[in-house]
Amino acid sequence: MLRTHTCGDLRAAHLDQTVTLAGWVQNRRDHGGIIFIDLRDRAGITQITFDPDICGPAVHDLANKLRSEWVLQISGAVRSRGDKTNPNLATGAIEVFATALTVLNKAETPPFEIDEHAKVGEEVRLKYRFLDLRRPAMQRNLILRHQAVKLARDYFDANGFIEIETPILCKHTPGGARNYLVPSRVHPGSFYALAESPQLFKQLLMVSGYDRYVQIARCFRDEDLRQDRQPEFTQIDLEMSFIDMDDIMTIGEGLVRGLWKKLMNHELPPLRRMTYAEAMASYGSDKPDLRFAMPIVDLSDWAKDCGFSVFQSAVAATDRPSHAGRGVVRALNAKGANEQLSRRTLDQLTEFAKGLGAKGLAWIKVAAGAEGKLDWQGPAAKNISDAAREALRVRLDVAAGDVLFFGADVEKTVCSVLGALRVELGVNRLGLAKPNDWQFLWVHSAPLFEWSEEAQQFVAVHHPFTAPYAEDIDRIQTDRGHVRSKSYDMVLNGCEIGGGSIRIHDAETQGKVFAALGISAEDAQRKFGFLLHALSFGAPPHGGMAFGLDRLIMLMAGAESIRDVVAFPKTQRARDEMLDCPTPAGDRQLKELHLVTAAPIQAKA
RNA sequence: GGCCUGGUAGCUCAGUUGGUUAGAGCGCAGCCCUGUCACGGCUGAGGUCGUGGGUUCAAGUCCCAUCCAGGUCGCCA
Repeated sequence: MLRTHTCGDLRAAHLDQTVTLAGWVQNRRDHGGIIFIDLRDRAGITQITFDPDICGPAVHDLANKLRSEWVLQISGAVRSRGDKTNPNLATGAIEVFATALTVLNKAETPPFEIDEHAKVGEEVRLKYRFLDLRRPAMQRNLILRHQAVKLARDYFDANGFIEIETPILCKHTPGGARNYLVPSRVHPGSFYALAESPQLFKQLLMVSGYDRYVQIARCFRDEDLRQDRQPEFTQIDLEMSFIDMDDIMTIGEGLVRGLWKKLMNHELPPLRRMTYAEAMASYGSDKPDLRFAMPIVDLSDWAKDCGFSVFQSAVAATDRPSHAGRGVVRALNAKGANEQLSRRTLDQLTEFAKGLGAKGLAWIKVAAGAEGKLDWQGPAAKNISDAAREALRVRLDVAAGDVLFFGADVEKTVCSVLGALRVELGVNRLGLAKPNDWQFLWVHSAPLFEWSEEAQQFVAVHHPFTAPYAEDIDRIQTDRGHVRSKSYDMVLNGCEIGGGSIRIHDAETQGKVFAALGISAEDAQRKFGFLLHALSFGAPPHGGMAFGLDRLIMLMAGAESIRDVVAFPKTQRARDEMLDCPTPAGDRQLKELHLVTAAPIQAKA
């Protein structure tokens, strides 16, 4: 060992001991005679003092040459700092008076400073990720991630789960995310797909009788990146047999309760449960942010006679095909937001709504008027009759200072516009979401199918192996849009952090669902034959879920992006800035893989 | 693929209506300084204004194209 202690260990209890530390030069303060070095390792920072009277001229001369990020080994005695204690350091009560100094390695001047204060752009951080990861904030995030994974493994082990690895090289499955493909050398013209999730394997493991499976599983999806999406990401993936929805939810809930208790020092109440229908109606979203109220209220019946033709015509239209959704008028009340929402801001919000597919955004600013009456302001306000205003006042709990927003369109559009507006207002404009407020809930029983305008047919909301409610099975033939699925998503502060379903375990139901999705028996055999085959050999009732580990850690760490909780993430165009990857393959590699590329080879700059 | 924001010194940024030699803070280098802790003082070096084209007497600034980073919509069963 090159050290006796870490840079975070030493306290007053170690006074007068001779110790050896190793680490990086965080900072150097040279007073001409006495020199201070802050020595850093991942455990913390310790002040090293080079006093020429104690360390001697040779060591002092060397200390004079030290620079940021050099790697040192120092030995010396632990001394009290007396009244010079630094309250900002865990080791602030002591310092080490060096008597020996070894430079283990020199360092180039880093492109950015390795400390908490330095603001650095992501492009540079990613290029020098190995330096970025030296920063305490990143080290905290990765250590938190380690602790969470460790707790998860312990939790599932204690609950009888078995961790089983499944293939990453597997078969392309139609539908769902675009797969990364890997060409086969030994099978010319054929490709593996990188697993987008272990979904089918874990169902097969249930057929095999493993009963309770868990895996910290790497998944791959070739889709465009986001703040919370990387091309490779990690799921805490689980599956159970002989259970129903409630059992999975109990297990999933236990995991986050344990994580929050042990790592966030926060006791979670039992998770609230809400049906998908309720979430969409009241919050316009399948992942409502419950850190603030601002519910969406349906005013479709009110709109018929309100006097405002835009609203009246929105609910009057009856000639639409049923799957397009009915016309509705809904509203939300930004209580007391009048002062904060200027005319300019309202214009921005209107643009925001249009960007989400709204034709416009009707709003009403409510101010205190004469004689204790309310003064209704805004383009929509003047057309609304007095009686309708009074009804609005009651139904939206309107008081002076409120701002009302209306959506009038087909239900789907109104939900997505008002749902997004609600979050924009609550989180970004009005600051109603407080830090360290953890609003978990389950959103369950989503529809099994939804109409796809693009495909002009019903498609699976979740995936085609999701089980319908038994009492809804007949509707697969008669009322496809209203078949409820045994599905559940765990939502935290408006972010979907996990989800799953009970699976279909009998071939007959599976056949009905495939048929409803327009998948013929032959297609089903070709694409999922292995699964159907397995289901015919005594598949137990089963179901499961998966947590998005990266998102979970991002929220726990208070990070802005999952890139801050992934050691080596990719950029928005799925590049690795540090490796300069991907790169063109060589002719020899391509030949071995029986490939020719159609893309022009980019000349490297 | 669409829309939005950004790209100026190693880093973070400013740069007016297009006008003389493009600035600041931090970092870096040298010198000074024996109790600092994001030490302090003095001096100094450091620029293909992302790239290519255009307009103009004159472009960091205006126009077009393009690349990169980020956000967002589509997409992510």
